[in-house]
Amino acid sequence: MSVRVRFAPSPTGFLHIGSLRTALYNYLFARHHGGTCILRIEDTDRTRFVEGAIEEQISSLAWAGVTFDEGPHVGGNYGPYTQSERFDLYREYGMKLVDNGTAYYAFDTSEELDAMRQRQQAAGIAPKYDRSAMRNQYTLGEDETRRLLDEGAAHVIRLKVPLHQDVRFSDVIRGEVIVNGREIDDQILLKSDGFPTYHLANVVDDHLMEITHVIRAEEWLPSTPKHIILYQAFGWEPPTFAHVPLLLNPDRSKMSKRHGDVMVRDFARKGFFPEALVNFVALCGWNPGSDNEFYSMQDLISSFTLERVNKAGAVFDYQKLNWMNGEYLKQRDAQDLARELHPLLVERGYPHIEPSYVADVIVLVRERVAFLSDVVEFADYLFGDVLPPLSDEASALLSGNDKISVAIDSFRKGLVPSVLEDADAFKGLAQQSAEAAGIKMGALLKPLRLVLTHREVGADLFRTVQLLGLERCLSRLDAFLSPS
RNA sequence: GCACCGUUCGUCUAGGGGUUAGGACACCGCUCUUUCACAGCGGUAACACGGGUUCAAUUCCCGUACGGUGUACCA
Repeated sequence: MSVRVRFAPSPTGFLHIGSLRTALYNYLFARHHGGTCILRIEDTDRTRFVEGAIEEQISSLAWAGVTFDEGPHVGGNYGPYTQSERFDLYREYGMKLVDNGTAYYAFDTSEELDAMRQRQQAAGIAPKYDRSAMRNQYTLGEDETRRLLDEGAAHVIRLKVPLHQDVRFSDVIRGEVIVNGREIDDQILLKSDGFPTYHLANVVDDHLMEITHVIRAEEWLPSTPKHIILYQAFGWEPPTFAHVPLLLNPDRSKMSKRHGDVMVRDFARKGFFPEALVNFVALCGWNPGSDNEFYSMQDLISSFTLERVNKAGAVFDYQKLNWMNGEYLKQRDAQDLARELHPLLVERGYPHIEPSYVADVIVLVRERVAFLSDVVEFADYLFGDVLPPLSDEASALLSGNDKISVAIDSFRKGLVPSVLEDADAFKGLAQQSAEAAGIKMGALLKPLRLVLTHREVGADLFRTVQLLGLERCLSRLDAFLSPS
């Protein structure tokens, strides 16, 4: 039987980085096995629906390289893939359970339920629907239930959990899990508004869509026994479960904002390469057992297995992600990067942005930064002609010693095209100019860098001068030597 | 509270009955260097605790501690 997996987000907001990883694992598993990866939208909670969320999540996923074979945006033979469009189906299946005695009607108001929980809490027992004391099909009797239903009384349908039976299932990542039936709540399956809860919709859809492996976050582990009971109630074979560990904040709680970005689009906006983010996130909780840290999507697909997913949650290390992004910045093709950077340079209004020139600049400075956009900040003096004002310390350094002006003047006079051709010639000129002014070469280079770039740190000075070209160098030197 | 899940350097992890417990990020030092960085070299740093089983346990088992998740007419 061929593998079919699904990623099933709720359209309640932007795509979370943890969701990206869950989606990625589903995707990798499907591709690894030549199976099918499905996107299903779980929008059964109308109150939390956010306009545009579905589109945003799909595009974030696509940005990261996670695509689907079936889904609301691409179609497929198991649709519709949006639960709100499958409304009637859930009621139909819910009623089958009522008919076969594995689910029942309940009429309690939320106030009554709150009161029940308060009583239980006060008595020190676990909050759980009290089937024998609340207002439901069993306590009210068939006639009264019928009457209330005919009257149109608000009601829900609850799962009748077998009380004296252990529920067990085998999780690919966690092994055998056994839960006593008396611990499991009589979960609501159909809400009073007629919509299904996650539990019902999820099980029905996974079955109808012939999902073979449910790969989802660990937070679902505690409710999996309910799902197992549902499969049993329907007489269906449950899929294989794999609960992946959570992504964590530095304090080890479930990853959330407050500690940093958590939305995929935030990472995209910050300038992370999708390849770097995917690489990094894949390795949070999974490892193929090698020391290699770098994996393309293809590499991940060929080496991914659920068995090698870790059990423990992983703290999300932003610092290491930055490092990884920098590594991708160094490896990427400079021409491509120049193309990617182009819009930003245009936006800034820089004059020197000819693609092959930009590529040269990128090659020169990318060792020193982690983001492509940092190149703009780091090398603004290579793209623009208007330099930011010198710092006070820099001005003091340049004006504090006449010898520096003498040396720079000497350097300017010696700056001819051939010097730009040859690193040794450049060095020789600097040496000569320094000696002429009676200072060491090292004492000249820093002022020279300041005059040419208005920066104290930067890339190799010869290469910088070379990229600047004779004309720009001369005009910057002149601006220093004879300020207008 | 109850249920479930988890626990190897600060972090991500490899490993697995007998190892100098390996790698990466971060951090520190050295080298290179006109600066910063890169690179290279080196360093600090971990098997939560207690019992078993065993000739031998970080590795298997059981407890404990700690942490996380869940406990909704949310997913």
